[in-house]
Amino acid sequence: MMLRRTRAKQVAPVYELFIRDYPSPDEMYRADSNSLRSSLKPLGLNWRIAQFEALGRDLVRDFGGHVPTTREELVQLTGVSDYVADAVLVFALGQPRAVIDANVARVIARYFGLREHAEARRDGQVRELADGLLDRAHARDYNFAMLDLAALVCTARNPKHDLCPLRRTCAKAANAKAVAS
DNA sequence: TTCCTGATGC
DNA sequence: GCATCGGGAA
Repeated sequence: MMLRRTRAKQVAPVYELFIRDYPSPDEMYRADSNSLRSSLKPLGLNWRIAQFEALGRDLVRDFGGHVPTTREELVQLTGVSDYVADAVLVFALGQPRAVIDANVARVIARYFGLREHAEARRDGQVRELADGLLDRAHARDYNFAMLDLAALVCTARNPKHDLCPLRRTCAKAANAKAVAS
């Protein structure tokens, strides 16, 4: 939830302190409101603070203080939708699903020569292609690899085509090369 | 300026 | 379908 529209580098230190200060949903729920606020303030998007409080309430009231393990239950939680639910299923539970954030959607759109647009995440064609790419036996590594590729190489601005491991079969790289020559 | 491992309300 | 939220880095 901290990673929504927020860089991993910015989240990392906040996350470490947060997990230390509130080691369980119950302790987050019982935490002082000002304490929670100051913990999350460095991330911006301050309406998320109220969401964390509501999430703690949801977890304690509806799930006995435990994070649920099915997609249907996860998306019932305040602040949890497709992305967060899939991320929990993959990174916490190791289930074979494709995590699709704005960046992964961009990578897929570029690679297959589709039009890049703001709502590519919800594009049925993009989601279908993502499911096809998924290495089901190594879902965690696959998804980390996609996120890292998107963040480090296939960036929104100035993508590093010459460093990209997919450059030989990528529609966008072929296009960029044609334009350059 | 733009963008970052989006979800929500309208 | 679309604006909105936000600090931080490039």
